[in-house]
Amino acid sequence: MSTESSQRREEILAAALEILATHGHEALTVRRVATAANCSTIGVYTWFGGKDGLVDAILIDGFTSFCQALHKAKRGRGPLGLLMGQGRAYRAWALAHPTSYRVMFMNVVPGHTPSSEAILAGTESFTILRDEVEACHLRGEVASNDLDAVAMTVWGMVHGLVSIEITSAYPPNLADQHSLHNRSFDVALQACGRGLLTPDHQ
Amino acid sequence: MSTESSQRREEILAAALEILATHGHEALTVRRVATAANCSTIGVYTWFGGKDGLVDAILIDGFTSFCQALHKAKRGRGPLGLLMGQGRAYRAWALAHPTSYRVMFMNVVPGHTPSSEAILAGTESFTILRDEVEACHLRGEVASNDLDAVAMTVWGMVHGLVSIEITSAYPPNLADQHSLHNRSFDVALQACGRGLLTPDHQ
DNA sequence: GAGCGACCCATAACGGCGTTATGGGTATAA
DNA sequence: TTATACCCATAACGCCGTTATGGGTCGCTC
Repeated sequence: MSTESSQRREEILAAALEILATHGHEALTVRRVATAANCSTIGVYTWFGGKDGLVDAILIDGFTSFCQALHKAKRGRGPLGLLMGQGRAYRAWALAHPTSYRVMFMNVVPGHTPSSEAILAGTESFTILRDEVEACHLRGEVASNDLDAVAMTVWGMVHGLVSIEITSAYPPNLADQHSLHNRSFDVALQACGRGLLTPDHQ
Repeated sequence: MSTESSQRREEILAAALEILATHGHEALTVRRVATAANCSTIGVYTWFGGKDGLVDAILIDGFTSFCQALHKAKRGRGPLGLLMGQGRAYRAWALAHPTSYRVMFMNVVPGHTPSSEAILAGTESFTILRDEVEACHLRGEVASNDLDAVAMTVWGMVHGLVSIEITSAYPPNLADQHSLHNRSFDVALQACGRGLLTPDHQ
């Protein structure tokens, strides 16, 4: 096995990503990935050590794309502007890659626990958020001094709404769920922002 | 099959709930449940129609307990007091029943889609929240007129933080995660509440 | 009491899953 | 030419959810 990525490895990973994107995590079986990549199941073991390693590679790939999206976020208006923009970029990425989001943030692959490398990749996305909270704090926009808690607040809010939107099991029978989720995200982001601001910036 | 619940049915459901609580959803296999209930796998099919039906029964049982907890929530201080109390009761129930919460709100059982009856039970918990938002609105405490969006905001916030806390994969290596989650929940609930209030009640 | 259905359930099997033991190729180096 | 890695296909193992088969056990009818 060469140290640089083998072509075979890339083919298997690409096949896995396509199956995940088009058929969801439940179709992500070793046999199916191997068939799609024109090799036997053993290829997944040769290049990824098994299904866990394959999912780790998917996680790292996903977090790389996700972090890029956060870095490209456009600043919103007013105080906490970039933070709010990152919140919108977060949701936009998740809605564009719902099956990846479920694997990355909702632990939907049975029996999988992310490797330390995958966890590191995931931590970077939190760091982006955490750094922006710190920047807002330095500008005197954030009331609380507990910056970890503030970052978790923003993350929790965004993640909660996005995961509900993606799962979309509850609440049922509401006309135009899409519109509701759009409105809810606006209301939530605005309320969260206002609630975190210092009195000076209200 | 009698119309009233059979004793055998109750035994199987109890065995399933215990396995779920003590070993998590990944241990929730038909064979294991049947063995714990002293019957063969066919019992699960006789009384629940299969694994899906068993999980539906678990969902209904869980939502019943969850709704009771929300109804018993203690009112917090100030405007939105009961709403904030329900938020705390929500988290308390989730932390006390994390494996059930994952099945109910995070769709972790592979291949399972809740029955209409289970969805109805889940909807009731959202209705409790929605009704309290409406009560707050009638008291003039809520700024927005989009009450569905306000209810989703509160639910999203609480669900997001709780699901992160239960999953607890990210962020890693932070000293005393428990303390962080406690602080984050306080900061978040306070910010969310303040952000939703009318200017009169600030 | 005899015969008959309806119902509950155990055994054993099927196909699919992740994983692995076995062994056959192939390519590079001595 | 031989040795030594490395890559990979076949076939199997033990799980999983599910089901076909058939054996019991009631209660009802004649």
